[in-house]
Amino acid sequence: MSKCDSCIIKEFNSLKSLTRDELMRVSACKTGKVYRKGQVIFEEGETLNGVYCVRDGVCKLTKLSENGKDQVVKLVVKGGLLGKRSLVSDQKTNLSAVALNDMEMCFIPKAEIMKDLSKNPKFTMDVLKEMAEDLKEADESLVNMAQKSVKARTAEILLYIHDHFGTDTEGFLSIVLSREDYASIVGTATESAIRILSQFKKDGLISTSGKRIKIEDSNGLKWIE
Amino acid sequence: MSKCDSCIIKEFNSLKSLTRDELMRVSACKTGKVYRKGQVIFEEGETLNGVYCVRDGVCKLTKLSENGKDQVVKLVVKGGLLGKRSLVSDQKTNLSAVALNDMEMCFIPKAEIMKDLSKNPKFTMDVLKEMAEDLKEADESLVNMAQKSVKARTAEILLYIHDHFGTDTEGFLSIVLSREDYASIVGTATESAIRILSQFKKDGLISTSGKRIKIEDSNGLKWIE
DNA sequence: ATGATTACCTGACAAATATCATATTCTAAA
DNA sequence: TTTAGAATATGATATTTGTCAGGTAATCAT
Repeated sequence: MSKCDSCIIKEFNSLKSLTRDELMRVSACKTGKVYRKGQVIFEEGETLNGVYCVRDGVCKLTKLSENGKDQVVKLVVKGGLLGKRSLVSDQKTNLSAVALNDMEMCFIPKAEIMKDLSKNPKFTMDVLKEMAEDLKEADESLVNMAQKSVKARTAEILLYIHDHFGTDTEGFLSIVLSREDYASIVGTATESAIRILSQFKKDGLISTSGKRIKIEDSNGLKWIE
Repeated sequence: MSKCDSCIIKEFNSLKSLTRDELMRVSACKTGKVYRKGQVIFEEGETLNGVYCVRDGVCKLTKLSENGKDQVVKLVVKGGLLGKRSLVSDQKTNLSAVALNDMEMCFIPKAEIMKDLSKNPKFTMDVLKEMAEDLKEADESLVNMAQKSVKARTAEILLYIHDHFGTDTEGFLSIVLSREDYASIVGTATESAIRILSQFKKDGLISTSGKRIKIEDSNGLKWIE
């Protein structure tokens, strides 16, 4: 397995603020893990004893609602760190993580990271900043969820995925989700998500090929209300 | 104005992790501010150059939705710190703060707090923990917003206010909100909020006296879906 | 290749919620 | 105290969204 200090992934998260020495220590005790599409990485309520650094693939963070449905709270791709909140607050995790395609991750034990958190202020500050960003995003999601129609939320997640995670060489969204996942992100019934995506297709806003979606008229999507 | 190190309020927030010396410094540069009911403390997009510590009163943190309606993201009472996220991330604030009744606050300039953040790891860790808690709460709100009915959300906010902020001597919720505020919290039209609260009253779940609300059957409210 | 399973799609209807209109009650300022 | 303006209340109706029911198409393990 590659060493952390030479790992390009770390540039995308707060691990970049660790010193070379600290990275060597982290590297020495990390373990690599591979998850298959659909596999559960951890489940709501579990005690995590470390953080996961995503090297490749995509996963969804979900939370079970009282009505028994999963709600997707966040999508995490290469460079993301899973388990930060749980680590910091020293609580069981409030979210589940499920791989959306085959994933490659590094697992860093809690003790090692906590050592750095207590000794490297720059690193702590960086984690703080990442958390602040998550919080801001969560506020935005909350407002969208509360104030926008399902159709508008669906249009928005398509644009979000496009802008944040990009497209493949053919122009299709590089993150491929099931209709059920879309429903679970925008917080609606699967049938509704299907209907809305079909409508978007009819209206020429998107096109599809299998499960893949291509945005044809991003401006049109922006004006959905 | 009282000194921070003898201020009981600090026990409720991360300032408690500051040393006596640090508190003296903070105390020396803080300024007291008073806000009237309805007054804007700060507005979305402003650059905050410090944090606000709530000594008395209640305020709402809101965010303007694209449809022009305000969404209440959080209620903050005595002991709360406003402006943390903005301070940490060094960005303009993403939320507005409006006093719900007359308020007394202390304003602590950014420079002073940042000094402590960079030098007192226990304090930084505490801020980190508070932020982690906010994030967890935001995730929960998101799921509720996405998956529960307006009626259930309304029941929930009543119980939340009861459990978190308590009641006055007569048993009425100690935080008094307009129907419009309730609507803005649960993310619905004002008329819908009014209707639902009226229904709750008819069903004997709550009773009212002017704008004040008393929970009569908290168990009944819990089972609303 | 084939059957079984899962994902996707669509229609019909029911339920929840928004919107508009209008009336009533409360409240704060003159 | 009076009174204009705001907040609360309620009805009628339109719109959005969910649910159930029945399909077809894609995918997977044998």
